[in-house]
Amino acid sequence: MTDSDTNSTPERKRGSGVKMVYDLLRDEILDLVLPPGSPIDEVQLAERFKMSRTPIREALVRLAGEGLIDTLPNRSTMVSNIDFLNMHTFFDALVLMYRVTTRLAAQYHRAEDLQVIRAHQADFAAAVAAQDALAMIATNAAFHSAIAEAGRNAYFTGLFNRLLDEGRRILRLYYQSYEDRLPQRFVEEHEDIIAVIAARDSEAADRLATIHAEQIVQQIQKLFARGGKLDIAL
Amino acid sequence: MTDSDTNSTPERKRGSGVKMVYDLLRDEILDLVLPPGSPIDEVQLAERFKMSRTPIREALVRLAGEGLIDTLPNRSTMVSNIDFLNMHTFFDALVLMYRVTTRLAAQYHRAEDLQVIRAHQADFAAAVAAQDALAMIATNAAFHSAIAEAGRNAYFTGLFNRLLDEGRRILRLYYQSYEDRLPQRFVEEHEDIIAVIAARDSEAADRLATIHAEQIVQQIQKLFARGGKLDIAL
DNA sequence: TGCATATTATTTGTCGACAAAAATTATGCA
DNA sequence: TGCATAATTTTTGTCGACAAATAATATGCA
Repeated sequence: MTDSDTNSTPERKRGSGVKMVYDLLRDEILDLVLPPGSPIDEVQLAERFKMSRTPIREALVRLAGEGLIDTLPNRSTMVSNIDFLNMHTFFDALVLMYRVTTRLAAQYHRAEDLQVIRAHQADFAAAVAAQDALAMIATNAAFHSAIAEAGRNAYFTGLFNRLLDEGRRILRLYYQSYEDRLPQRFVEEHEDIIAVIAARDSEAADRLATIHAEQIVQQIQKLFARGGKLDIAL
Repeated sequence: MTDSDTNSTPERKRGSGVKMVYDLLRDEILDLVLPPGSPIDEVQLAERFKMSRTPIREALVRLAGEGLIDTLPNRSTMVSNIDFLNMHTFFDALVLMYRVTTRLAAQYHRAEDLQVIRAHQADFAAAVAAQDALAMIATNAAFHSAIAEAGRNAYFTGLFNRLLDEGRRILRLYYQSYEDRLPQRFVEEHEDIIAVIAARDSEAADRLATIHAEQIVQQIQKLFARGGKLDIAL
């Protein structure tokens, strides 16, 4: 607390403040360090990062644009809630994006994409071997995000990444420090998915992605004990 | 230029400035009043709306979040370009969202949704009858957006509305004041789509939406004279 | 005491100003 | 003249301060 010297200490590049605050708040929200409903105090953040409220507010506007925080006009702003009532809409969107992005990856991927995908798969396998649930969530998301990138459709990757973020938040609710046996099966399924992508087999990619996605959904739904799966038999 | 009186003239509610600027800029971008590549000058906007740069910048941050403008750090900001090279990714996403939202509308719509949908269809029919191409684009988008809302999946409606916005921008390039005969067919197809939604026939909804969407895509693609339709035979 | 109103305090939205970064123009030297 | 460097202008990012809006607290009256 002893602010010893009075010289101006910028110590920070010009446009980097907003990105720093945005990235950190985003991580804290997705990791549930800031659980849903947590109040966001501009002044507090400003003195925490030793900058004025202006860049803080810009970061908050961005987060609000992605739906990660809710802003009441002239009132408080807080971390957005997870909508458990409409969870099925999340699952529907997630399954469909799993399918579409994997299918497109099989169609449009390049050689270098496969290397990236395999690297993420190695990370995921390592996380499973280490029984590190938090790392599993992160590396699994990175794996599927890389597949989506290989599909080269910015509209789908955009939605998919948002869904994976939201899924990260949901999964954190349950796998705080939890060991599980199921993931070994996921590792094998990932290998199969890589194989059909490499073989450019769109139909098989769609099929495997569907099974894979619905398994994940079912695993989460077991936690919620909710029925009513929506059958988008496309 | 003669700043006659010095009394403070707020004349405007506290949080309304950003929304006003955001809405107006958004419309001007989508209507191509501000064509792709147009420079956005904060100071100019500030004096145009008689407010400081702060609310202007907040509106710009939001628009950048939606990809409608591109911001170079410490450099200029301009209206984002339309990516003609990857136009097929737009079509893929558009067709899929047409299908999914129409299917979900058949499944989850309520009685009051149909009234809204039919009202938009009436507007569309009126625009076609009046040969008003610009109104056709707007009312057609509103019609399908209403269907998406009836499907009650915020993730899909979010992406779909963004796609419809982008489509509005693309179509404006060609239908500046253009008369066309095709739309009459669209009116009939819309009626058919309403019927199968009302009948809660998901499969038929999917089928009609696919045909409808691919027709629109083909019509646009004729203008581009590009081949290579991606077959997402789901 | 209980409730309505008034006062104070906190927080948000906006402003004008300044400084850093880049673009533009001017200057010097070969 | 041609080009590199320096000075100037323009534009953006950040800051501290103020005012509106709301929340919290205090006061008055039955």
